[in-house]
Amino acid sequence: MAKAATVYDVARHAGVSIATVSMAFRRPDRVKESTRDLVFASARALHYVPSASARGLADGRTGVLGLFSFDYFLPSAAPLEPDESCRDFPLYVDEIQRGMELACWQHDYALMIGGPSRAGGTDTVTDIAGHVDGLAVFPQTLPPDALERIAGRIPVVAVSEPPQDDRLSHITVDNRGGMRAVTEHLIRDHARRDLLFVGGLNPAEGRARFAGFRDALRAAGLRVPRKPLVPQTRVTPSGRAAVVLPDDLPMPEAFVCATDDVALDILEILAARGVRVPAEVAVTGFDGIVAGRVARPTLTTVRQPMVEMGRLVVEVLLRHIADPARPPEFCELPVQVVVRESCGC
Amino acid sequence: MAKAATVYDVARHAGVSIATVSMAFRRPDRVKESTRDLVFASARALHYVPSASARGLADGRTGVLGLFSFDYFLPSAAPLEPDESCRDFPLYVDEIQRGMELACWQHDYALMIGGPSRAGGTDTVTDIAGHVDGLAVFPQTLPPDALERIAGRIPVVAVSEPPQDDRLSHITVDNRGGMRAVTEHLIRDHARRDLLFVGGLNPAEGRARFAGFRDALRAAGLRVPRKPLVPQTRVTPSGRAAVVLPDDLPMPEAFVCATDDVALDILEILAARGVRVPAEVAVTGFDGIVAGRVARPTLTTVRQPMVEMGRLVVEVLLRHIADPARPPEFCELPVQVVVRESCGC
DNA sequence: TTGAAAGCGCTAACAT
DNA sequence: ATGTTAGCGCTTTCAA
Repeated sequence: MAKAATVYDVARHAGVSIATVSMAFRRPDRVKESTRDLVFASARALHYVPSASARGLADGRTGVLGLFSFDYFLPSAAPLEPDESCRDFPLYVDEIQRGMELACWQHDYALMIGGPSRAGGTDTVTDIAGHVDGLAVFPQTLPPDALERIAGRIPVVAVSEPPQDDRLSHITVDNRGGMRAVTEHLIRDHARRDLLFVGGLNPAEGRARFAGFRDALRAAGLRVPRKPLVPQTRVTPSGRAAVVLPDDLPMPEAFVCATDDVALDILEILAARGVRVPAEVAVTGFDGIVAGRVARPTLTTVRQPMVEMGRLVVEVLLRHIADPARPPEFCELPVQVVVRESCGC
Repeated sequence: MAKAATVYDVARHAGVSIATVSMAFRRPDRVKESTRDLVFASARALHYVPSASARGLADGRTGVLGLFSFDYFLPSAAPLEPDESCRDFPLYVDEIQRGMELACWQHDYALMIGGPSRAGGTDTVTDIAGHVDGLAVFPQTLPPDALERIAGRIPVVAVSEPPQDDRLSHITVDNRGGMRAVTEHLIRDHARRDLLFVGGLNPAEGRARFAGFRDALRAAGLRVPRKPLVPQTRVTPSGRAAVVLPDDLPMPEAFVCATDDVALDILEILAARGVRVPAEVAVTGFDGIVAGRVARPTLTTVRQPMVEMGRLVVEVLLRHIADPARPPEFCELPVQVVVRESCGC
């Protein structure tokens, strides 16, 4: 590979100054046509590819947005078997990512995706931040102070985390209302009264969902539990953390799960134990990932508008790039109960 | 947003030189511990995030790999309806992308994804090229001369295109052998003799697959067609190009499709016409995308190791980054016939 | 162990 | 319409 050509090479080859070369690319209309053609010809002849680093340095913007993602699988996990279903369907993060991709392209931005690398999250996210004009993160995965720091330099939006008193913009959905809605569906339309909420409270989303669950029980005059069932997990051969249920767990009339992932695991456990869903027990999820549509029985859930969220993330970022003084934004998007088989419908 | 802190700010705040700041980050072991702590403290205090542009300019590498992707949907397409299945399952490009993501993270690289933006492909791909240390492309979507140019600056690998006499590395699969194998399965195990190959020859992959189809027919002593059926397409409401079949098409005993996409469309058409698969006619695909597992009947196909390909892409790129003089590589990965319902099994 | 200084390739005033 | 030139923020010899 020959050493890469630079503006200087192109300028010399075309017999013009570097400013003209730069101008020819950036503002073609301000260069005489003949000169422009000359420049382009030289550029082509020399295989000139402008350095985005230099350009970014010079004009302070990169034209790239970033997403710090993560993976549900442990790094050392065995490769997936053919037809193994674990990671085949797009997950929550994948769909958000997809929305961002589409929106980025539409606005002539590129998307840079980073994830937990060997070095560890904090370094990596900082590294990505250095590359981009705006960054989206799933904050649960990162130390808040690192985010604050980055937010001091470029706009940052936190996905799926309720607004905090930080400098980040936040985009979430109506977790509480959505969970209340499915729960009420179970109570009202399926006459289930003994409901068990399964899932941790750790991401703030979990808390909101549990709150919605309690709202529904309270409104129905049912006993309101103080705590959810926080299930243990085991690591599957392919590296995923799967839910396990105590053997002696008394069967409720419905498992109301904090996420589709949990619900899907529970569906599997129940199938293995020969418990019929929804005949003996109903199961609901939350998120609306694709796998729930394919599960048997199909999973009743609350759908987040994930692709829309991804698009919105990009729009918020672009607004803040255009006007850095703009204060952080907080958006809460509506969700939608998706009634399928597992609730008894 | 306060103006971003730079090395200079950190240096001043810590009372050291910018060289020391830089060193503290890049080679911590070569800086006295007390100094280093001082620098880090200042950096944190000032919300310092190193500029990747400046770093990239200075040391000639960015730590980013690029992928120029594309989308099957037309830009102006209506938003997908809830539960509309078109783009819900990961497609070929998505799975390759996923493999690249994982491999990038593993090697402490970030992945930059670009796609056709309003500006048009060539500009965009050049732009991305300027940002990264190595680039992967689906070449069908891009003018070859743009790729040649880029390949003069950074390593480029073309995915799913047979080796050419260019400066690109190429990663493909055994399209011909794979197609021959499914076709033989149809002939040998299902006694189908009147087979119709559906799909264009345009990407070189299509040609190889058609060749494999012909191989199988020839070996079986059947009549070998000169041309495939190149179906017309229509644009669906959501913007996808879907195959259409002539109303008067005589039914073969099997549709051997060049891709899963085509096969899935045909499955749908046949269902609409009340033709039973596989009882009346068999259908096979090629690629092994997830949607084929979920279709009814489930789709017999030839699986490409897509995630593996993505990983391999990254490895090839890194090899060439490490040694720019290295000549282009050509890899052909094996494929695997995945027998499901649509062939009659 | 640390500092001074010379770039890296490009953009955008400003000058011509 | 085009050229001159001063940075942009960082890395990296080379000196001290």
